[in-house]
Amino acid sequence: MENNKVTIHDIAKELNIDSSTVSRALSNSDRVTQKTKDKVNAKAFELGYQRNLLASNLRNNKSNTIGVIVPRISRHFFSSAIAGIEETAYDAGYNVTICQSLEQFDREQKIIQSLSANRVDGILISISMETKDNAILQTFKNSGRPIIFFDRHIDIPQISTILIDDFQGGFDATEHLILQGCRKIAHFSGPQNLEIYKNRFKGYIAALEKHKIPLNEDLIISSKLMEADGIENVKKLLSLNIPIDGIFSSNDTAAISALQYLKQQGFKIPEDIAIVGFSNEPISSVIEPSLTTIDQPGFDMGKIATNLLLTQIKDKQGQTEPENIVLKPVLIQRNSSKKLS
Amino acid sequence: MENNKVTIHDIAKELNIDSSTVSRALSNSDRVTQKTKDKVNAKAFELGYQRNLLASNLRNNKSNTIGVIVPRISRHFFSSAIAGIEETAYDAGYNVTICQSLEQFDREQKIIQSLSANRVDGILISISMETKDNAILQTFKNSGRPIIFFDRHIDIPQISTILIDDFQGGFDATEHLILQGCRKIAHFSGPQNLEIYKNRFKGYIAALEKHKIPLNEDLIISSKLMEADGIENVKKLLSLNIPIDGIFSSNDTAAISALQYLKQQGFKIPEDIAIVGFSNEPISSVIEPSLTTIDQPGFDMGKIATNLLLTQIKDKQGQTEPENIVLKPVLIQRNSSKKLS
DNA sequence: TAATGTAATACAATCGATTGTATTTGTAAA
DNA sequence: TTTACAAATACAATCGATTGTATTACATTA
Repeated sequence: MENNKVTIHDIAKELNIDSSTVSRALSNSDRVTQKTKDKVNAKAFELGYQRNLLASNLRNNKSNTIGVIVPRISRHFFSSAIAGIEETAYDAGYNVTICQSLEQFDREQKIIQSLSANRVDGILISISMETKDNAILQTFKNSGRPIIFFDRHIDIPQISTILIDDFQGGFDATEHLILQGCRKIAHFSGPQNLEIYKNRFKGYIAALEKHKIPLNEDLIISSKLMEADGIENVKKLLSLNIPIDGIFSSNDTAAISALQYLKQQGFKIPEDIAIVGFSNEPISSVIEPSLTTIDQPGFDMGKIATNLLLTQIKDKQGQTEPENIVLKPVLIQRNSSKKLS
Repeated sequence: MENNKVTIHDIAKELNIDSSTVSRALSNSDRVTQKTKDKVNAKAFELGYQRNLLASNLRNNKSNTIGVIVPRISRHFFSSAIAGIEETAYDAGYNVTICQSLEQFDREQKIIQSLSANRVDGILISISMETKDNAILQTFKNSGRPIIFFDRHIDIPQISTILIDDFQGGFDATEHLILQGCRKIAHFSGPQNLEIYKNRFKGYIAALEKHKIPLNEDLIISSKLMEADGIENVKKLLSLNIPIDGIFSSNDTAAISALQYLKQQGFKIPEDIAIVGFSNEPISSVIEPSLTTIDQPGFDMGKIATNLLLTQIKDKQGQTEPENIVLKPVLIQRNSSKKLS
């Protein structure tokens, strides 16, 4: 069992040259002759040398790694975003460390600390539902390393964001229901510390206003939008004895569990109650009836966010003005809302 | 904009003590008085000190990090396994670096190299469909750091594995179809370099043999089991003009696309053709008819794999005998296969 | 041949934390 | 007060790679 602890010093010793020359040869510096480079490379291969990135990163004071924090890697939107992030980062020679907060604030805090201690060069984050405080992010930023919010964010002026137009998405979803003939439209909203849910909610209100439909506060329910919440929300609505004919849910998870529960209770979807979700999870096209929803371009968002982050990393002065990029959401019309042909 | 580059030397200078004392104070060594520890901790807090893990890990020659490589983080089975891995690793004070190979061999190679260069203490891997060669894994192992295969593996005697009993799963799935009355059962298999697909296939054969059903080679199709493959496979089967009445697919993805395509073509599921998948992806319980499948205990697998890895990491001698743990699969009966009540 | 210049390589400090060994400090016993 | 000993802290080397500066080797020109 050979022990792969070959260092540049071992190579240097074997060749009777200095380790600094080995280092320069390996990084193809023009201060070393081709002949020496060839010898070094051959010996390095022979010994199975592998550069110790811990040492290298320590010396260079950078890790060539960016940290990514999302609530849950299994969500389609986030895994698409990660795909875009990885593609862009790898092309630029950066590594990516993926972490999930599982929607827990304290776990998110620990992750940021750990990424920071491991000296990542920057962070891309979509915050958890519990996140209100931003002290740790601020500390990280103060250490001279950039952060970018994508999708889920809190309002911090100095930090760049890349979002979709949640107001527009909420508006489109709601107006679509109205155009299908719905008049009593319920709304499932999420934690109000997250801008995305606030904005989807505002879109919902704006659509009602535009079509002169009175707002009924009872039809608006905030929750964490988990599977169980969709069912709970429906139960609450049914207990009100208000004959609702449409639901706009701020995510697909709650929309789908609501849809299943309503079907189970004998409601016809979309005839009795039309439903629109948000995010276009793959499951939404498979469920019957298929779920109308808002598509978020996760992959593109990941790519854009990464490019932005890499720009800020390369800009050593930290002088870049924060950017705020907004992408267009797209309404995907499926069967859960088709009242009219 | 303060610059968070506080080191133990800064603390030492401010307190007029040596950096070694600071280091020992911070790690609560009993070679330092409580009074000094208090002073150090207070100053560390005041300056916003954060231990540089690059330096610490370099010195200690370990990263306190384990690497996890899966084909795709968005697959439910893998994200469940990751949840189990993270829980166990965090409890033991280890960090986790998650990587996805996207089923590409060269990408997997690069990931292993990168993890190795970053000096992870061990690797948990579920290999890609393309992986045949194991030279890099061998090199990593030779560097004295353990590797454990979970679920997808190649046969290497010195490496521990944690798997489910794929033979049993394949057998149960197939026998279930037989007991429902199927006699012409097709099988969607995966790349034969992966033991899991070989073993599911063997289980299929064994079930047919037990029930004295002749094996028809034409009904066995190997593919990468992607969404498109499920449809392709069905088209091939239909073109044979053999009236099949059952399909056992080695994963849910192909089973689901096959199911959808067959429905679309006017077949009744399960009356005309019963279908059983493998993995119990969440989507399989939502599709109509819901998909009978084999559940793999991903979370438990992740926990067990991690415990095994941590044991081997702590065993500095590398003398632990490789273990091979096999978990029981569970048949989840749903509507896609219910011919009899 | 000696002077000059440059290409190639060696030396040594550094990144930040850790740890074995040496030194200082303080207290108790003689 | 001196000796002895232990407790507390300082010194210095180390992990492996990088890089500014110093030195050597060699070739060119006067």
